[in-house]
Amino acid sequence: MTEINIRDRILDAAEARARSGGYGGFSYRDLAKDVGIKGSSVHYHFPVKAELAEALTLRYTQRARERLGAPGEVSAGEAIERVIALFRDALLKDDRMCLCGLFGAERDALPPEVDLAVTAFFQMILDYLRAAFSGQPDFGTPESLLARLEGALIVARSLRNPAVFEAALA
Amino acid sequence: MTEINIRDRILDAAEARARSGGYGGFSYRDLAKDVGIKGSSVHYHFPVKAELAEALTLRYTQRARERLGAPGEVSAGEAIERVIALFRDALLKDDRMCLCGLFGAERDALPPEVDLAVTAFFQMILDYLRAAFSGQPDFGTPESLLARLEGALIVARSLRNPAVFEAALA
DNA sequence: GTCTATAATTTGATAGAC
DNA sequence: GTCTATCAAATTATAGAC
Repeated sequence: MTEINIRDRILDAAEARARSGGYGGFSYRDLAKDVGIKGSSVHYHFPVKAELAEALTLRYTQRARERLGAPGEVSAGEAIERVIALFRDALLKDDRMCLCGLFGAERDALPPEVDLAVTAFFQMILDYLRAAFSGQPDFGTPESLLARLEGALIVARSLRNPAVFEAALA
Repeated sequence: MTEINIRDRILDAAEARARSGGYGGFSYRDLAKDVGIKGSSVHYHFPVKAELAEALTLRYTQRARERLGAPGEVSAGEAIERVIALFRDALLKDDRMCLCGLFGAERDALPPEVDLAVTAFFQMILDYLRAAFSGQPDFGTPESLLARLEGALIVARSLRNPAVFEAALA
C-alpha cells in the first residue's frame, strides 16, 4: 500500500539519525536495521557514505525550497513566517536539529560534496530572505534571521526549553 | 622550558579537534599523536572519553567566564562587546566553531555529563548577558544575541565569508 | 607516567551467490 | 535487490612490564 521507495526510506532513517548525531552519528548498519534490510543492501543504493549524505542534504534543501515557495509569491511578512515555521517545526514537531545546522557546525570534518550541499542550503535560505526583505528592510538582515534560527535551535534544545527559541526571535 | 601540564596539552589537542569535528571528531590515538605520546597514556590521564570531553567543556566554560569578568564590573555595552569578541575570535583567530555550539548541536548523541556541561555554558552566557541587559533593554533579548552568535559562526564558516558574521550582528 | 600488547566492537566497503 | 561472508582499518578500553 504505502510502498515508499526503499531509497527514500534509507534517507528517512539517515535524516533522523544525522539530525541527532551528525555525519558520524549514523552507520550503514544503523540504517539497515531501521529499514529492515542488511548493511550491504544499503551499499547497493548508496555505494559510499559521502554520496548518501550528499543526497540527504540535497533532498532536505529541496523539500525546504518547495515548502517556502517562490520568494515573489508572498508578502515579506509571510515569507519570513514561513522560514521561521521551518525551524520551529524542527524544534517542536521533529525534536531535532536542522540537518544543515548540524552538518554546518561539523563543516571542517565533512566530505567536500556534503560541505558544498550544506553551503547551498544556506545560500538558498538567504536568497529567499533577501527577496522578501527587499521591500521591507525593518526586520534586520537576512543573515541575522538565519543565524538566530540556527542558533536558537541549538540553545533551546540544550536548555530543554522551547521558550528560549521564541525569546531568541523577540 | 614552556613545560605545560600534559593534561592541558591533551585538552588543547582535544579542543582543536572537537571544535572541528565534534565529539566523534577526535580519538585517543589522534590526541596521543598530537601530544607525542601513546593512546594508552592518554587513558592514564582521562580513563574514559566522556570524562575527557566533560573536562574539556568545563575548562572551555571557565576560560570564557574569566575572559568576560563579573557582569556588574562593566557597562552593558562593554559586556555585550566582550561576548561578541569571544565568538568573533573563534571565527577569525581560531577559525573554529564554538565548542559548545558544536556539542550543543550534537546534544542527542552526547554522553549525559557532556550534555550537562554544555547546557551550563549556555546558562553562564545568558546569565552574564541578563545582568548586562537589565539596565539597557534596547539590544534585544540575551537569547537573541547568543543564538545569533552561535548561528552566525555556523553560517559564516559554511559560506566561507566572515562578513556574514558581521551582517548577522547588524 | 609511559610503554607494548591485546581485547572486543564497530566501521565503511567488497565479492559473489541467489 | 537482497543476502552471507568477509575484510581491513579504526575505535575505546584494559593488563601488565618498565
